[in-house]
Amino acid sequence: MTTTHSSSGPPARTPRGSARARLIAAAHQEVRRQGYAATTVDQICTAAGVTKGAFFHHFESKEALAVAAAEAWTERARPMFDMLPHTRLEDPLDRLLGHIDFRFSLLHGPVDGFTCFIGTMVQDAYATSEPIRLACEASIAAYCEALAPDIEAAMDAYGAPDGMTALDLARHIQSVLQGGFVLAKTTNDSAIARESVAHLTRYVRMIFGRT
Amino acid sequence: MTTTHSSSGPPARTPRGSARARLIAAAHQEVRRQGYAATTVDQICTAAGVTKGAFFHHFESKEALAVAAAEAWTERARPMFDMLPHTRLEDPLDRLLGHIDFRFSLLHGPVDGFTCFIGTMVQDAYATSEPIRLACEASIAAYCEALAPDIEAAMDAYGAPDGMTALDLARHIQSVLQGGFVLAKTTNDSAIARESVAHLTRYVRMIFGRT
DNA sequence: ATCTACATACCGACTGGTTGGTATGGTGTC
DNA sequence: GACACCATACCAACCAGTCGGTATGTAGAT
Repeated sequence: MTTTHSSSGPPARTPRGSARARLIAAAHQEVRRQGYAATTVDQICTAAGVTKGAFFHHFESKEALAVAAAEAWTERARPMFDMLPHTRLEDPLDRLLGHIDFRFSLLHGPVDGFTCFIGTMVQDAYATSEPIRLACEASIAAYCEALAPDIEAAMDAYGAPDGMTALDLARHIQSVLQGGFVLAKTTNDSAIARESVAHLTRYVRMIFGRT
Repeated sequence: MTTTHSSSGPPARTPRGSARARLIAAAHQEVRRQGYAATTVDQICTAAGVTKGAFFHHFESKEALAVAAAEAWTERARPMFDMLPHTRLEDPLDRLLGHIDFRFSLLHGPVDGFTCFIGTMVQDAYATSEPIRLACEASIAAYCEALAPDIEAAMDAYGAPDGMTALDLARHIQSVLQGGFVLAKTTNDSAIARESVAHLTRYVRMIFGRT
């Protein structure tokens, strides 16, 4: 309710000009819960509190919204790499472990609350929509590239197994997270994802010789 | 047209009594490519070479087929644990590493060829169908429980970090595989999944002190 | 062996509801 | 009053599921 209403004002009019952002946020929410194909345009509109007219004014198609939402998701993740306290630590390995700890700390509460929009969407869209797949690929790549510098620095400082690269390990971290999301969906519980990330933490510590 | 045809007989009639199995196999194929929601009953029927009449003769609903297909998938995986050469090895750690190597060896060729029916389906059905979610949970649990005895034996023989359990590690292995499938879908390439499993192999070796 | 009675397996046109997308009209802002 | 922004009404395509019917097998009585 943004406007004054004495009794239960019906439609709770949304501020003009915010429809695009609201639609993207609604897409994140709905797609994370149901996947891309199962989410209808009407559902997204209802969740966003706008009508179809607004939807197709801002986006050419459902697919176009998906691509825009993927880009927005990447932007949403950016603060993880420069705004959080652990990013100020001196030691690159501390920064890396701090990042994983942070991801671990997110794995609580209902499953819809921590799963990945990109990972969910790519599962049922990669074969049917190349634009969506490419947007998802770009988003994952951006995450891994943001993680790589600290890994690289840790490798320089502490050494690393032969044949391992920074991007390699970054992708493995992402892989464990995505796998944890999938398993959490099977049990409808976050514990199984935390377990897996705990193994990941142990692995990273062992690689760099930190007990 | 069930009768004899001289030139290119069109529909290639399927043997009577095989419809149920064909439908399940078709569901595995189609759902792995597109997810559950995006796959239509007609698509499954076409892929199976039967009609809708046959579909609803054997299954009460699309959801019922999904549950049956999940159970069939579990059965399909069973030979992995008792028919393969590495399962005859003496050392439990060798059996475990052999299993992971085997999973690694499957990660080649087109993405649809190696991804997991269960992991794909649970992503867009866990919130909308409790029966499907439960069937997926059971399938994953069965896999982990089949893997656990060798891990347990390896822990007894070689020791293991405090607080780690066999089921724990089994679930982590499954998690890395599922995560690899997701990442492979973003790049539409199997390499990224192999990378991640290579990290997993290194982790398991490090845990049990085998260099 | 043949006939009757019934069960199982399958076919494909049809239906009521849903979907992504469109056409058109209204409303606030510069 | 022009233009971006959004609402409402609508449509053709598509969807899961239904239904009347056919084809094939089979068990028992004669």
